[in-house]
Amino acid sequence: MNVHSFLWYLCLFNVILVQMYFEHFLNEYLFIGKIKIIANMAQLQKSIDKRIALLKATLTLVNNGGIQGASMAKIAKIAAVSPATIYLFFQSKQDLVSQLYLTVKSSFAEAAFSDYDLQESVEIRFKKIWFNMANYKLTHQEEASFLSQCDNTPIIEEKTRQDGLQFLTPLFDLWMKGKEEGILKDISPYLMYAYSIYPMAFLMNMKNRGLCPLDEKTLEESFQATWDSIKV
Amino acid sequence: MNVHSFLWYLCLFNVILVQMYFEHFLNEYLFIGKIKIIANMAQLQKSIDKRIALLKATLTLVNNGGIQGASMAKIAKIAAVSPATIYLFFQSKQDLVSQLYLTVKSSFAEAAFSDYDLQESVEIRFKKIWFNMANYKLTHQEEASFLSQCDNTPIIEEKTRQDGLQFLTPLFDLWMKGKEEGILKDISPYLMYAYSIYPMAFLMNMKNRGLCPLDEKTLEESFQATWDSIKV
DNA sequence: TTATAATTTATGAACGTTCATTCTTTTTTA
DNA sequence: TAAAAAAGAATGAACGTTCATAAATTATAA
Repeated sequence: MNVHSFLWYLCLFNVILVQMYFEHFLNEYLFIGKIKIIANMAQLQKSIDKRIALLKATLTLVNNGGIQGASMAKIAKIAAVSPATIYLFFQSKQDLVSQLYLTVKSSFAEAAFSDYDLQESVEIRFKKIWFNMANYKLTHQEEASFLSQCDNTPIIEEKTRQDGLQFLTPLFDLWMKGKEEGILKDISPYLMYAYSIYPMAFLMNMKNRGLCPLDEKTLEESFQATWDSIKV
Repeated sequence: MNVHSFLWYLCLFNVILVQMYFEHFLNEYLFIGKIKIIANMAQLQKSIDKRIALLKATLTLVNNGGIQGASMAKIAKIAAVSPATIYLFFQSKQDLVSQLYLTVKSSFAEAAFSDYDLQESVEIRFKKIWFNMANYKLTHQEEASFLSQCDNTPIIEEKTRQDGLQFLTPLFDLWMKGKEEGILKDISPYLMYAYSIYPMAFLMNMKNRGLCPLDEKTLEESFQATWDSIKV
């Protein structure tokens, strides 16, 4: 279960909580049950907070010294818990990193497909997705760098990687539609990805090393190169 | 001093060696000196062999379990020397990896610019380089994977990375010429690299995972995408 | 040429850390 | 008071690196 699902459940619980708070003036008996619920809620919230803090700590540390640089001890310290506590939330370090991977990938995909209008043309829609992705990577540098590190580490299992790819389904669908319409080249999705999405990672890398600025002009040039490489 | 320089010196020494071998019938006194030289030569050769064995062992191990998976103990075992012996050739693990990086990058560049005809047009020359690189990565899978791992690890210092880039100078020169002639887009070399060279790494990655075959047709499509993205 | 001393080269064991993970105890909650 | 949650200390393994010593080579002496 990912962070977003958790937050959703939390919202629902909060609504119930408020309802029960007002009920409390009416029914003394129920009050006792409510107190328990409120306490449970606080517990649940604390659990959620801890889990998120652990994920966030891992993200930060991976960014600063790679995945092997993010030791369980350091993660625990930053999240202000004991190392042993991590194992109440995650089975192992691999599990922790995998869950973080899926969480971040999901939030990346969510950003990529926001304001996504199915009525628009393939080109417009693709451009929207592309710039959404670019903006996400620019504004969420830690997440972006983490994701590109995950592409090259054996700690992420093939299965997990496949699960992560699922989030990008709308993009693959769009590519198929583009091909059918004769707008996009009839080449494999791997080639499409290699030339339209993957280069971003390189440019972000260079930008983070201070070697290549990524201003608006460069971004436009980059999109142009992307489009030229995949359009018919 | 890299492996190639070493081999060059070795060749020169061998020539001297043969010359002296024939001299030995003529001059008894010199013979003693020659024996020494021959012994020294054998020593030198053994040193060179060990160094190469260590580099090769590192390459193999990095390929199998990442850079952190290539422990000094394992490297020593595969190269059939003591862990302590590694430190007679390399200052540290970082030094070992850096030297391997430069060695491999150099051999990659050598392959990239072989059969490189300065008389040809920019497009022909670029195509030559591109396919040279692709073939190198296909036939030297371990080296290619190692190089792409080096792009993302903090163990390689910025200085070393810059040194590695020097090997690709002819390509950057070609891009400049292409721009002057109005054949290539007037965009930064980083963009050029991101769209013409970097995608190869992704495709090799997918190929090695058995996800995307890289037959001749796919290669041609890939080059077409490359060229479309950078040509005016 | 041979015996021995000096020097270089290579080694295996050991060092001090750090790692992911677990175990026992303490604290918090119900 | 019982149960659950969290903590800190401890574990064994693995890491990069070093060190005292052993082996191999070279220099020197007779």
